[in-house]
Amino acid sequence: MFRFPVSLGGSRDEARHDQITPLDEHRVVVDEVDFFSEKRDRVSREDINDDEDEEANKVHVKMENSRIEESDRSRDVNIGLNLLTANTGSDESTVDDGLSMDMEDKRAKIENAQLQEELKKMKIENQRLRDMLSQATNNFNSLQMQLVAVMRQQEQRNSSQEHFLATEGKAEGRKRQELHTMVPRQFMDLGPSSGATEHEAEVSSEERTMIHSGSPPSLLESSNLRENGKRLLGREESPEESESNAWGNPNKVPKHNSSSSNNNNNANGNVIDQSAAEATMRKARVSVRARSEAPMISDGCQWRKYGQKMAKGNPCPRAYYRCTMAGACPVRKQVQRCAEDRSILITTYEGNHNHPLPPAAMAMASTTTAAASMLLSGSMSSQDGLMNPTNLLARAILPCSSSMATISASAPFPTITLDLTNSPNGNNPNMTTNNPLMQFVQRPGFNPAVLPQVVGQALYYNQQQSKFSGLQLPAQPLQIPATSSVSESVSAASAAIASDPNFAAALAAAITSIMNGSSHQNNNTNNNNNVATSNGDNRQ
DNA sequence: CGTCTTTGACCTGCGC
DNA sequence: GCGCAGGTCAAAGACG
Repeated sequence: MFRFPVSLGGSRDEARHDQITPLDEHRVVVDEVDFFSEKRDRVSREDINDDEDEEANKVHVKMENSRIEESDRSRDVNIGLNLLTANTGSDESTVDDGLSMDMEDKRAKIENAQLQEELKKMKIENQRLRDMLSQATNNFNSLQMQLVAVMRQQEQRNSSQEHFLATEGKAEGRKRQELHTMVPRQFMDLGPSSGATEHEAEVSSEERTMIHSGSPPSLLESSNLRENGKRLLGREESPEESESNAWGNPNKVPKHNSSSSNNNNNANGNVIDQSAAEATMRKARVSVRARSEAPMISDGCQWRKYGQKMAKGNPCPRAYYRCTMAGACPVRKQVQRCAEDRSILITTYEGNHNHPLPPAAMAMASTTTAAASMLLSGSMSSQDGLMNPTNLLARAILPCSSSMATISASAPFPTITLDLTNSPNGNNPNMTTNNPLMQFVQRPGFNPAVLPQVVGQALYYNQQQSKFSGLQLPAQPLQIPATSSVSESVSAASAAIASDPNFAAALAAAITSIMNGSSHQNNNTNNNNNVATSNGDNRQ
């Protein structure tokens, strides 16, 4: 996919390169050309015939050059001119061989002047961005130092508490001790895709060593421990079990936390708040409501059904699935049809995958992670802060699509519901007229199964931009292989989202892009029947 | 035969 | 303490 235009440009450049190989400087030019052609290819993918974009892109190249070697500005500019002649001059040479050198020189000079002017502008902009970056870096560093200080204080408290517990009784002490180690781990679980993958955030690794105070097992190890503990201990139920299973026994956490808070941390209200917030984090759920006749929406993961229950107030049973892509993946999901409208499928996700994921699953993972992080960032400040206006993501989503993304603080655990169903009954007319996302949802051919990818990307990039939370999101969406057209669509969607401050508008653009991108290839999303066909593991 | 689904039993927490 | 509801386990059966 990528290579086609690159090779096009590359072939031309190589042909020219063969003619001018004696000059060393032109080797630099060739390198730049390779990079340039690839970049330009990306731009041309978005708008092939847009000359302005091409020009802007050329300016970008020169801007980067100027960053690297400001003294060689003139040469960099010449590079751009060479590129111009490389692309267009070849055609001219075949048509107008008799062009005078003066004309070419004049044109080159004009272009040169224009480009230098643009270069100046870009340098100014570059400087401004650098200032902003340095400012953000400073803020980040100061926040990190504060975090480190808080962690140290907490660690000291824990160590002093351990001494106290040693005298009180070992069993009870172990429980409390694990409570203190458990919460941060879950805290991290909601971070970069459980951190066991290679996309672990650099910051979190340092923090984790501090949090676990000692030689903490990797999350993968801990996951294995969980699984082993589960199988070995069975129902004997150790604290490890309650720690490990973020999904199960949801009521344990509040109880433990409340008791531990009351028993141990009364001296410090901050710790109470923190444990409550962290407990909240553990139970953060992302619920996706989508209209689908299929038993499950296709999210790219392999799931194994481990239970089914009749939920109160709903004639439709609730199915419980766990991720089977890795042996100890903690991610689980519930699937249930809406009682009022059985065509609506409610899928609730919890946890983060601790293994590499296929692109489609990455999208969903980023959805749940970003949405959960959105929840958590709001709940960090206070329990009532789920809708805290300081939550940038919430602010980004809710003002324009309050009926689409709702956050429930009244639930036993915070749940963000992404309502991807349009309302044919017109319960809320404003929803469809004012909400760009809903407009796209209503479009014929729209498939809710694609939406998690869109929302995930949108949430992810929105949060990447805002960086409002201390949680580090997984970099998964960035590593989606470029060979998939879905990933292309996602990339385009990402770019659209990243470039648009208005989340809903960006989301709409993203959906457009994905719909366009997937309409020709993504037959597996046709009315969600792909669940049984394209993804053979999603049985039911 | 291995894997997956089904389904009844069991566990846990919460409210009364 | 009891009942209810949510969640999980594990034996049994189905399926390829």
